[in-house]
Amino acid sequence: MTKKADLETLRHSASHIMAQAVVELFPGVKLGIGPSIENGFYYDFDMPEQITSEDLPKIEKKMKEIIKSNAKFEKIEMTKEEAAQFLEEREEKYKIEILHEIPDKMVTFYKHGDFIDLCRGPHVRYTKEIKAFKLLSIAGAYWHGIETNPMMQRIYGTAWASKEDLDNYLTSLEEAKKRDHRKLGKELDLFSMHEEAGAGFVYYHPKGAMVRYLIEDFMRQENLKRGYEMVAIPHIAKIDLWNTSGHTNYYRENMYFMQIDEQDYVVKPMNCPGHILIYKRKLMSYRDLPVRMFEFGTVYRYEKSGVLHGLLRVRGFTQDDAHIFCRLDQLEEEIVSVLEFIDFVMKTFKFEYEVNLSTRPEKFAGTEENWDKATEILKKALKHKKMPFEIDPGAGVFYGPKIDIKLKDALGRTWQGPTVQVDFNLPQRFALNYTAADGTKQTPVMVHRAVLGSLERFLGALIEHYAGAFPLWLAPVQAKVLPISDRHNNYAEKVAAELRQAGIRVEVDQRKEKIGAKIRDAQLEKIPYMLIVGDNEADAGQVAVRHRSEGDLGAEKTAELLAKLRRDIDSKA
RNA sequence: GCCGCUGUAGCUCAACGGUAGAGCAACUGAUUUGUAAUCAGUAGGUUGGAGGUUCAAAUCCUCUCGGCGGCUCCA
Repeated sequence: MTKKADLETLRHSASHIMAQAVVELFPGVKLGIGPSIENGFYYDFDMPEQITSEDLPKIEKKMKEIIKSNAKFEKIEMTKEEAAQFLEEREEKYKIEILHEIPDKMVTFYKHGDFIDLCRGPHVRYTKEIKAFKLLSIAGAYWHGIETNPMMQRIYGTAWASKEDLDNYLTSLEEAKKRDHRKLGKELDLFSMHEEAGAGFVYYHPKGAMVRYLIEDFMRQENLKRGYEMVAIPHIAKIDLWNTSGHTNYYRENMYFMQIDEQDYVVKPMNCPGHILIYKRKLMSYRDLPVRMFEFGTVYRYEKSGVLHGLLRVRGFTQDDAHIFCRLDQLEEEIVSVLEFIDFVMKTFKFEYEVNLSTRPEKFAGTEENWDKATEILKKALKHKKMPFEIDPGAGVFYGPKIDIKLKDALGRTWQGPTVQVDFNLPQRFALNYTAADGTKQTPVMVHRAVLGSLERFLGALIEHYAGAFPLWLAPVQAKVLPISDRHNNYAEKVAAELRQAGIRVEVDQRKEKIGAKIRDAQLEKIPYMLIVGDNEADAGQVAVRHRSEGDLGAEKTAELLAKLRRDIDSKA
């Protein structure tokens, strides 16, 4: 028996029971859809009155009554005509719409107690089998997810096979809440957003900026090691550039426009056209390829106000962006080495990941033939790297297919991360070329790739992944020296200076507080090492080492500690 | 953008038509302290902004700017 399918059945049945409860409590409700989803279920209702979270306990109570009544789930078959008539009588207009979309002649309804709903099933046999559920939230949702359709009221719930599973899930929700990067970002003084400066724009505080700098520095080194060259480009360019690239056609709704000297300019939403101009500065030979350009490129994209979310969805962000210009015969190898790079970086940050291959969308540039060719090469590269992947049909960008990688964090949640995109289109639009061995002009292929994606989003994911307790190499403050009393301040400064000299990021807590308070505050700041110094340490030239998670580690010479820190930092443990 | 909720001191929250309050943080003083909060005092707010209703608005209404949960979209 497959446990997953059982849970889906259970959750779907729970959604039916919720629908019954809602119908009974709120007359005049029209039913939308009520599927099971990851970890739970929802049901969409079109109803005359607005429900609030205060109604949830009432609905839950009604559901419990229904469950207790232990009604049997019965399957009822009807022809489409019978079903249509049945639904017409009940004026279930959304259900009628669904009915019309079903190709089969016969359709099924499921009935329990007085409640009957058009449904494919399957369901549990009796309502009593729903042993552990909880309603979680209410939200608006367009019918069929289309903006011009009516807004339904959606109720989300969760259901599990046992009370224990439910409690575990609720606990993990709590844990996720504690790790929320917006909360930790404030508590750890990493970044902020400002109403007066605009939504979706991030201000990095010294500590947040330090983490970002450390990530950038690491990535800079790794890119250089792999044959990328650094470039830098302006943030605005005349609209002509974006007409040539096609962005004014395909990406218009995400772009910011401005005027300078009566000329139209665009704030860059992508870095590729800039890198292309650099490619075009001189004649390229086949011997020059591949050309790999890398930069931390800041881009600005208009996003609907309702979708902005902490660091994960913003209007201005910086990508660790690179463009590889190569010959077609070099493409697969380049993709393979990018995949290798990605794997290395993800391991460094201790992320697991999943791979998706996104194919041609409806709105696309270039020829179908080129799209197919590119998609094949991506597939081959993935197979070569033995990376399991799933195909996401129609999810490619307008200029080419892409490999998207989803990170899995410490709680098993997924985050959009690295992306690799093949592009036959831009090289043509910009008439890029190189001189082949036979002297003819050939068009290069372009690969867009970002390993971290956006630094903002990646930092958000990292904060939640580590719950704010950055590993030593990324910690904005790696050690804090805590003098027992203020007569130890001098020695504390001496220790700090010695560590700082060796490149350790260290602070001294000279406040007139008891050692317990200093430790508590350092713990809350999630600083990896607390170095306590009093008479004993000052006399012996030592520090009493306390680690944020391992506790008291005893006293040792500053030089010994330093060597240990160095080792951990270098290995990025 | 749309639906719902929400915005009070640096932070976390209270006051729910009748003169805006607490804890923490900050500042001052005392304490000189050994592994997660020493004590006392001081200062701090045109209640996000603009209009309106009312004798009276943090509280009710309208608009606006943010935030939160979704829809949709994406790095």
